[in-house]
Amino acid sequence: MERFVDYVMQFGNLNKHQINLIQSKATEVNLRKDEYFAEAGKPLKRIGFVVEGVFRICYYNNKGEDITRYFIEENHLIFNPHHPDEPFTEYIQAATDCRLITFANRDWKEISDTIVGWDAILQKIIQKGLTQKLQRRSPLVEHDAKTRYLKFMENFPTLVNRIPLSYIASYLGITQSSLSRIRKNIR
Amino acid sequence: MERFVDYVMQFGNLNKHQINLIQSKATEVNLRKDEYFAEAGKPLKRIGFVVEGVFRICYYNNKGEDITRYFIEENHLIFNPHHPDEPFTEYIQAATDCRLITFANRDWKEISDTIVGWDAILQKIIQKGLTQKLQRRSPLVEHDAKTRYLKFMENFPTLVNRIPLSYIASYLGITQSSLSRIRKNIR
DNA sequence: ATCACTTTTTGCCAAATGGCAAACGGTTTC
DNA sequence: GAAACCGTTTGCCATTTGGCAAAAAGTGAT
Repeated sequence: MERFVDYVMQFGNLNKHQINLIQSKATEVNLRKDEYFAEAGKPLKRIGFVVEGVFRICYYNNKGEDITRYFIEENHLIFNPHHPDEPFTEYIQAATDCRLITFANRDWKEISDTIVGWDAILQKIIQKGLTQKLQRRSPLVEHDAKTRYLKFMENFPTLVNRIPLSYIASYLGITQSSLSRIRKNIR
Repeated sequence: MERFVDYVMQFGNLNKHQINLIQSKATEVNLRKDEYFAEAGKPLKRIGFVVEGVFRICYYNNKGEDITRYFIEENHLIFNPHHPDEPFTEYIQAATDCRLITFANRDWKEISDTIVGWDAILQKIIQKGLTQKLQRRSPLVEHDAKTRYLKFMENFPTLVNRIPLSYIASYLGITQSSLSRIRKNIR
């Protein structure tokens, strides 16, 4: 729980009262590998902060292939910026066993309505998240498969041996077998 | 000039006084194809709003290849969010002849200090820009060359016949000759 | 119209990556 | 330990894309 408060306070200050309010609304949730935190077509039920584990955002294309679009690591927030009630178009799946701190949408809104400056904090979080995502994904376009994998290892050093190769491959836009061969050549 | 005011007012309201302030600080700038609006290593001299033309954001990799990272179309703002004085790491080059409305950094800051709500408007603009960029770039990763080009045409329908094929190719992470062959096969 | 210049297309071949299926290796279950 | 299961690696070959250079097409100036 402190982890979440620390996280938020990187982006703005909170006093004791405010921290208490947040704590009073928080619920711990545990998910096993492969369970979904959000499913395409349904609105996000809760806002979640990843304390332990890794999630992936994925979808299915028209060939039925399962494509990973992004990874969400420890100390990151899962939510649908500005559209709390709109359905997701993708799945958010636990790529490992995960522990989260979560908030019901209603409580989250109450926090936002009560804490002055909360929205500004969220703004910063959203913006930082978008920027990071862009910086990680965009360069993949211009590089070949091997370079992509090297970039992945730079960007997500803690993930390499924690999640299935197939997730990484589809994140990088290459096939499993290609990635396997690349891995072999690297070390 | 109205174009810029209209643009801003999509994101928040301005009264007459505020509009006048903005207008009093605006300067029109024209750039010829290939001229730079910003250069790597230098801070952005002015904030610019594209009235006519297309810019591209590009850089040079270690092989000396010129890579296009993004296009900036009409009715978009060119600035360095939150870091007005930091040097750019990339070039912003006119891909066609361009007409801009620009503001000196100092004046831009004055606008921001004077107009209540300006920063919130900027926030929205920044966020929308980031989101759009991400939505356009990210899907390229997972698709083959032909699909990338089709997506490019969806995302930038007005650019296809206005800018050199080589810019589009490097934006898509493929070679000029590949793109040329793809084009041939499409129609 | 001609020339110089730039951009695009094409041809040829090499290299990278994909598709598919089988083999391999590790883990869990009985 | 055997069997079933899952993820990864490998082999084989097809397809896509790249690299390079020449040809063709387009543009602008004289």
